[in-house]
Amino acid sequence: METLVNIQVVKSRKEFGNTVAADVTHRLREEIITCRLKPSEALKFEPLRSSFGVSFTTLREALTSLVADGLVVMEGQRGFHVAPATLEDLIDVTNARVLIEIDVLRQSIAKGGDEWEIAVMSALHRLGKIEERMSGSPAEDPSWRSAHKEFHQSLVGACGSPTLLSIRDSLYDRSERYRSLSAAYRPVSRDKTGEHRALMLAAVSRDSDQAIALIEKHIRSTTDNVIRYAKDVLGPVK
Amino acid sequence: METLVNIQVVKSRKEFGNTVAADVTHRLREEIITCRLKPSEALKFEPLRSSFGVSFTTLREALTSLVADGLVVMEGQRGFHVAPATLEDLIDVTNARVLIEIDVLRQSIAKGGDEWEIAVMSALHRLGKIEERMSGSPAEDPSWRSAHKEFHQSLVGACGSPTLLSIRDSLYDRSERYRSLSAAYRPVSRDKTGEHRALMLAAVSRDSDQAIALIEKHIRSTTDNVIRYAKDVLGPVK
DNA sequence: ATAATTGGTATTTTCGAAAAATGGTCGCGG
DNA sequence: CCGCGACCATTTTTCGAAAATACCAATTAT
Repeated sequence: METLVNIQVVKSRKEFGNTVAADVTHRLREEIITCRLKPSEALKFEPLRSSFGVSFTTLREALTSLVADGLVVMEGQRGFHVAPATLEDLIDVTNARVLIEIDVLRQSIAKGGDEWEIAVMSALHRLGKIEERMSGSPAEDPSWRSAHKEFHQSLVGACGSPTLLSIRDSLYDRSERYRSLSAAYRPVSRDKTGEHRALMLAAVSRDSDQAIALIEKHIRSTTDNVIRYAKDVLGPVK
Repeated sequence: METLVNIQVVKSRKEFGNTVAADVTHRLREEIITCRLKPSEALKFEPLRSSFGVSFTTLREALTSLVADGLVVMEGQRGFHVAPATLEDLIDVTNARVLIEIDVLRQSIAKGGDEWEIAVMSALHRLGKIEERMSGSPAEDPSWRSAHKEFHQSLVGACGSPTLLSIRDSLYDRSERYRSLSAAYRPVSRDKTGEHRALMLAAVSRDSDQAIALIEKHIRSTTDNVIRYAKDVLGPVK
């Protein structure tokens, strides 16, 4: 009595109940994090508008959110730019990340239950699977990046602080952009797999001190690596 | 030869080079922090639009920034609401604030130079002046609030981390809203003046440990006070 | 009586054009 | 030759109308 060819497919990207502004925000964020939109690049309206297929206003709303995220800067009435990538900013973000991450990790280990342990182990497992069937450099592969992000998220997911978690997310994205920046110049990644396994083990065995030491080392060594290989593309504060 | 009645006054609120969206953002933030826009209240477009004298789009841009600040929440296509004020959120924000504030204060004390010491002392002095010529409850007076904010900002101003400072600012505002919430019910404030003086002294004498202990106590006791007097107006997470 | 459907109204969301502002260029005067 | 100022083109910012969506109430079917 009705159309069988069903509905389900119509809204391809605009998930139910979400605005297109929010969607554009996500897509723009991805472009910036992966450095397809380069640091300090001017974000002109007309090109972006037509490339995303939205209006000025909607685009502007998306850009405004990203300003708050620290991925975009707005200057007076002279438009928007991708946030500059500078050595000082990378160091600043890294230090902030270490501070927050240590706190949420400690709390997550203290408060996490069985489901949390399982989530951490599953996330690591998924990450491992992806790494197995992958040859090239991982930082550029979207599914690796997604699994990597989710592993780290799972570690701190039980901390119980929505505020700190949202700050953590934002800082993670800002770091990720620097990783992308160095990806082109960097040789295939060193042994992160072992570090992830060690982190998981420390976490599920509730060894806070060990986990904290590992996460700090993990974060800082990543930054050191980025600095080593991307030093010359890190511009001055522009 | 020209009009003498001068120019200077024309753009009363839109400071040179700023957009009206940014201006509306600030004004809305103020309305929310002072609870003239109440927690969980629906932010309807038409009333706000006409009251601020701007268009839908501009208003929307302002609301979007405030979402990132945690003062406004957006739900699907059902518009914007002032962020609910809940006990859990207040506790969460307080803990996050303590974590960040301790770190930036420690660094500020370590790195601050002569100008920093002077800035801290001046800020305290200005705050004192305002408190002198003031009888009633301070939390409602805009100039006290501004001077108080600037004193605390001056303390951490030399920390050298723009990232942490901007997070700190946002958390400060979120706390401030809870203070406003309790202001109506709370008796005239207890002795903050002494606490501020002690903080200043610990800071300029470079006694990190003491300063940190004081700031944590300062923040937590403020929160305890808010909870005591505003417990019944703190809604469930809606 | 309750649940589901339909239609109408209120609100939000998106659009593209009008207005404001910026940056650069060309001509004029020192 | 160089600096200054006014015009023009480009780009951003703002607006109000149009489209999409949710909300509410009444009506019908189970």
